[in-house]
This record gives sequence, structure tokens and C-alpha cells, in this order.
Amino acid sequence: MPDTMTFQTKCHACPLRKKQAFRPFEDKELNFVAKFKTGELKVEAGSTIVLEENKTPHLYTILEGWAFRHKSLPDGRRHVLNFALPGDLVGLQLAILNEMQHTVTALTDTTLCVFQRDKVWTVFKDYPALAYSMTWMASREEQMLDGHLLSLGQRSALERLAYLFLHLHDRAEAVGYASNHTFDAPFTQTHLAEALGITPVHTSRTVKKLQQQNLINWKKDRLQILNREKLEAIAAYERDDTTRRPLI
Amino acid sequence: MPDTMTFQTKCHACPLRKKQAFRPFEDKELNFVAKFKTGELKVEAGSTIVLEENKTPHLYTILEGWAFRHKSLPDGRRHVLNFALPGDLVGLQLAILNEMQHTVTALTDTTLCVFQRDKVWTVFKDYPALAYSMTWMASREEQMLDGHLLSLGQRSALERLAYLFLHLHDRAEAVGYASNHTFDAPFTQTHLAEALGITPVHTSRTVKKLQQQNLINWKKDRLQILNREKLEAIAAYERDDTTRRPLI
DNA sequence: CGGACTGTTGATCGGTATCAATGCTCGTGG
DNA sequence: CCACGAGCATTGATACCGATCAACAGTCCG
Repeated sequence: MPDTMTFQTKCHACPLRKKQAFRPFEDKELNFVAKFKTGELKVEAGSTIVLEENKTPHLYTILEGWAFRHKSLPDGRRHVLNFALPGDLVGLQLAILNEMQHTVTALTDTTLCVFQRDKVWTVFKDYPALAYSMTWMASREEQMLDGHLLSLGQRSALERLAYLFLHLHDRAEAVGYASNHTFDAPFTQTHLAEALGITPVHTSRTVKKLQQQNLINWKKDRLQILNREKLEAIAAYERDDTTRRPLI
Repeated sequence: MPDTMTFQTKCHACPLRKKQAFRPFEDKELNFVAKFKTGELKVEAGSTIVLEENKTPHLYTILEGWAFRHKSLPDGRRHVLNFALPGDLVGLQLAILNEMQHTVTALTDTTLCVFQRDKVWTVFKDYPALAYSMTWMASREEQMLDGHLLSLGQRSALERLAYLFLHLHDRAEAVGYASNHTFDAPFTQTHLAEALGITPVHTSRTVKKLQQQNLINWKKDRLQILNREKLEAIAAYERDDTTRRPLI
């Protein structure tokens, strides 16, 4: 459940903006974003941010924390479509298509910047660089989904897991959530299972296999990549382009 | 291999534009699109339109025909990410991210409208309504991929096939490629297998099962949905919103 | 302390893969 | 016009990856 609505982080002093991973902003755009932002939303781990069918009037950027997008079949089978990290937009599909076909849930306590959805058109009309950034992010999400589809369609369970670990590590690293090949792993094996399309039981066995081969080390919410080379070989993973990305 | 470069269809007289499925255009936008379009590309069935790694300077809209997006692992395993039909943009990821991580191949003889990629920024700067349309299409593609991910992750082979048939039928219908619950099926069972993440052998058996239950009829490149209700029940499929969509 | 959730392990089952042979269709060239 | 070959589809036999079922262990928290 949504919580307090405070406004603590000024866009001009945004801690995310300082990170290497993100592109610097023109003043004009930054000033607009500062106005575009109407508040901050802090939610607890486990709470729903955007619900399928529920047309909240907001668009968000994750400022801090992990979330995940998911989608279910009527009988309850649930799939984790992707994870979301700081800098990722939440609710863009809703803002553009006026329809949401998935749910977004916080994995950790999460802070989000809140934008008014009805100003998206203003963005396109008056701030083309920002609009371009939004489209950039939509395209990048599409690219990640392409990767996950390839994974689910063609890779074995072990390969999928290796791929997902590398994928998550690299994304966490890009926003400063990793160091020394290690990152906070706020997800459960059940989350992984739902992302990989396998059962939790088999996930457990598969994780164990990677650990026994000394490829990873996962203890107490910290996951370490021990042998990146071998993991990459198993997964046929290639590190993504690390050119700087936009931030809204 | 790309073929002749002709220019036969004027945007103002675009046959696609007349279809119910698409939103009407403002004159200003239409005039620009007409200028934006630099030609037409006709390719034969089986030829590559956009190749991974290969930075062609073009962005396309499919004017006529079927294509498919796909992506492979180094060892050759290939996955069909999605199919593309008239009105669909090809190469948007390339235009926006400046990088393509998949290939697009023509399934039938296909005609494409060719746009200059380097004018995409002009679109955002001067034609916000068009830019919005592009983003709309990117978001819709993302939505479809979400659906396919749910399918691959959670549905059985039979359910996936039922889902894909309905999905393809409805998309074909929207652009006038279906009538009487029947549409041209230019794909092979191997294509389906690659989209569903199962083997061609198992695809054959699964298709057979749907036919024996009199749910579909697939003969000589024509696929008919015989019992939509039961298919929808098997697939847990819901027809997509049919509000009119943009066209570029 | 108790309960809820998460993860582990073992036994068994089943859906889909794999291997292999055959059939079908269609375009091509003799 | 027929023979042929290349893809594609079908069918059967068998193998295996991951699902399911079940019991139990660990951890956290009220």
C-alpha cells in the first residue's frame, strides 16, 4: 500500500544523476523535470506500485530500491517479466497506451519520483529531448524482453539462471548496487523461478549446481559472481553496451 | 537481399491508412511523413530486412506482407521473438538505441516504406504527434512481448499454441488479412516451434491435437479458427483492445 | 514459543526432447 | 511429363529434464 507522500530529493541534486551510467542533462530539461515531478512515493517491500486495470494518474521513476513487473494467468500462475532498478520508468505503458496489462510490485522498500501522467503530452510537445529519452527507455526495455524471450525459449534451466544472474548483476552494478562482483539479492528463489519459468524446487537445485561449481556464492541476500567467464560461457551472455543512458 | 527500390504508394493515398484499425492523421503530420518517406523496398520471402550488427541507415514500416523478428544463441538455437504485420515499424530499436540485437526477416514477399533514420530526431523536434505515435508503437510491442513471456514461462505447449494462433489471427484481422475466422498462415511449423520454444516434432503433434478437437483447421497456408471460445479457454486469451492505433 | 515463509532433499511422474524412418509437396531440370 | 531432390510434416520408440508430491529444516518475527 502506498505510504507517505514526501518530497525530499530535488532533481537538481538527484543522487542518481551523478552516477556514471547516466547522461548529463540540459538545464532546460532538468528544470522541466523538476516541475514535472510532483512528489515522492515511498513504498514498503511487497507493496503494489501499479496494478493491472487500476489507472493511477501517475508515471514513476525509481529513485531507490528494486521492483518487479509481473503478469498472471487467470488460474494464478504468475510470471515475472522483468526487474526494475533505479532510473527505470514505471508505468510508461499506462501513460502511453492508456492501459496497463501487468502489475509492478516493490521488492525492497522503494522510493519513486512521481510524475503527472497527463503531462506526458507536454513532454512530447515542448521537450523533445525528454520525449526521446522516454522512447529510449521503452526501446531498451523491449531489448531486455527480447533477451528474456530468447532465454525462456531456447536456454536450459541452468543456462537461464546463469543468464539472469549476470543480467541482474550488470544492471545492479550500473546503478551502484554492486561492488566486487557482489550485489544485494532482494529476491527469493520463488521470484527467480517465476522469472525463469521453472518451479521453485528446480530453482533450488539449479542454484545449488552453480554454487557447487564455484561459479556463484549466494548467502544472506548477497550474491557474488565468482567465475564470470564460465558463467558467461554457460549462458552465452554478452555484456550490454555500457554507453550512458538517459534519466528522467 | 534487398531488391528494387521503387516508390509507388503515395502516403496520401496509402491503402493501410484507410483501414478501420488505424487512426486518422493530421494533415501536417501526413505531409511530413510523405517527405520522411524516401522510397519503397520490396523484398522476397526469406530475405533479411535488418540484420543484427548491420547498421543500415533506415527505419521501415511494413506496407504489405509478413515478417518476423528473431534472435539466436551462438550455437545456432534460434528464437522467433514476434511477428510483424502491415503498419508495424521495423528498426525502431536501431533508430533510437543505435544498436540492433535481433534480425528481421521477411516471411512473405514484403513491401516496406523506407524512412531515413537520421531524421528521427527531426520527428521528435518538430512533429510531437508523430513521435508520440512511435513511442506508442514501441510500448505496444513491449506489451506483446510481455504476453509472449507469460506464455513461454507459464503455459504448456498446447496452451502456447492456442494463444499464438489467436494472437496471430487477431493481428492479421486488424490489418485486413483475415476474414471468416480464417487467415493466411505464411509460417511453417518450424517457425511456430521457434516462437513457442518447443521442437518442430512436438509442434506437429500439438497442432494435430488442436485439429482433432476441431478447434482449428490448417490447410494449404490457410488457418481457420473453428472454435474460438474453446481456444480462448485453453489459452486463457483475452482479445486485445481494438481502439484505433497510430500509423507512420 | 509458534507460525509463516523460504529453501532443501528424495522419490516418482510426465511433458517434451531426441533419434530415426517415412511421407508429402512442390519446384526444377532432363 | 516424369524423376528427382529439398524442405517440411508425420509418426513411433525411447530418453531425459524439470514437474510434482511430500517431508523436513532453517529463519525470521510477532
